Amino acid sequence: MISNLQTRRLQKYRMALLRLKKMGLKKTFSHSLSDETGISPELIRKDFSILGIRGKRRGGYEIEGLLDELKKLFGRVKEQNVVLVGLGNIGSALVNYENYRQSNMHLVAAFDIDPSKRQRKYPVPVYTLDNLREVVDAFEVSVAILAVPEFSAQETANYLVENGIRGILNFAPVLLKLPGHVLVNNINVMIELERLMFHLGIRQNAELV
Amino acid sequence: MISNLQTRRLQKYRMALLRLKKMGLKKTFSHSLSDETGISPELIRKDFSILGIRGKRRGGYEIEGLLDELKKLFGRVKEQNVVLVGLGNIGSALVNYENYRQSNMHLVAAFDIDPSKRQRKYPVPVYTLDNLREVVDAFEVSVAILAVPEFSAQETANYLVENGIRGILNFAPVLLKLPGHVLVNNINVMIELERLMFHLGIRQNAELV
DNA sequence: TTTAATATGTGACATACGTAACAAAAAATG
DNA sequence: CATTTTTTGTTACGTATGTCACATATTAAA
Repeated sequence: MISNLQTRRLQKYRMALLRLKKMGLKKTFSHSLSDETGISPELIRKDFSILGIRGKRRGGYEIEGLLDELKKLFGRVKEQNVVLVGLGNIGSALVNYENYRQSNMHLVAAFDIDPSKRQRKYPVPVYTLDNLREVVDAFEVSVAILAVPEFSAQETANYLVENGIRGILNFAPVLLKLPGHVLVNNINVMIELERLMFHLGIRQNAELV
Repeated sequence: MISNLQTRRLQKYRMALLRLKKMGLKKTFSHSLSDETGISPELIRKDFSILGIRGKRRGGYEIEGLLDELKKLFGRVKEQNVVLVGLGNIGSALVNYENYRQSNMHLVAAFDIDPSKRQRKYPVPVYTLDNLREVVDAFEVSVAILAVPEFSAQETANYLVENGIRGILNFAPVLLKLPGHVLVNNINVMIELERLMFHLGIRQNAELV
């Protein structure tokens, strides 16, 4: 099995490889990828080895071949449809985000309770949550981006799950409590900033001051 | 030492505790926190134990006390100033974000190359990057949120580091290559969506189809 | 064609991490 | 006041994760 930690590393390799490819390179080495990603060359080789990806004993790895293998894991061949719920500050930013296609994803619809949001021009159709089930069924959506205010996040998340959503990318700054089969990935700016400061050693707390 | 994984757990505890507190509870148990966070009760007790936090053998833990201890680690007593670079879609959303204060952080300024951005009404002053050093020095800023387009991310990040920034919360979908002493935390919506789908088993790749 | 150089692939090892088991303390009960 | 119940605190253990060392393949050079 492929662990969460390993998955994250593989994603990092992919980003690094895309960068190297853009620079015009055709092949690379565990050593170079280590430079790019900060991951040790041995671990990189081991990761590739586990996936059955093989390089040449002196010639390194083919970038294109590596990307193909990783694409088999992450980049879906069939486009995956996702929906966005909540068109506040963050939601509006995400609806105009342009990198979906690059990852073979497609934002098919957005939802908001505020009817005025439906008037404005967005690059995807905007509905109320009443239409969720319909969209989920029609576009075979299993993942939603949740960008509603904190106070309604749990309630909305429940509703999403009731209507067939199995994965949630949660931007609301709360811990969602959902059935075990539902996967939640949290993106919380404050939490990230805090951890950044924590590891920088910025801890002017009561005792130290 | 306190590891990255443990740090993430502690942050999760804090979120859960805030929720329980809001519900009016005064004390809690490793078992209840496990319910909230999905982390095993044994590990929760161990984490607390390592931090020197002690409960009562049958009465559980005081929520307020726990939060105080965690605040000593994460919630800085002295407000920490951060800056935001890039006022595109995501940057504009983050400048209007309201949770900074809650984490004892303060967004002191935003930066953008586009002069028209400086005309619009934002809740913080907007400068060009020429003024960065000035702001960094005046407000003792060490962490920046980077929300510029992909093509200028690396260049901008370099500039930030040259001007005293030691930690970057990077929203640009690229792997930044920076000196070892600089800490980078990436937030990449596509990467998160991909991992979510990966773990959901959504892998309609060439072989399987 | 031999030798040297370089980079992979992998098995052994060390460390980190989380789980399980259980003793000790505190509260509730009879 | 003794006993039972509950929940913590900690030690021992097993698994996962990453590093180290080195044999092996490939290319370049002499």
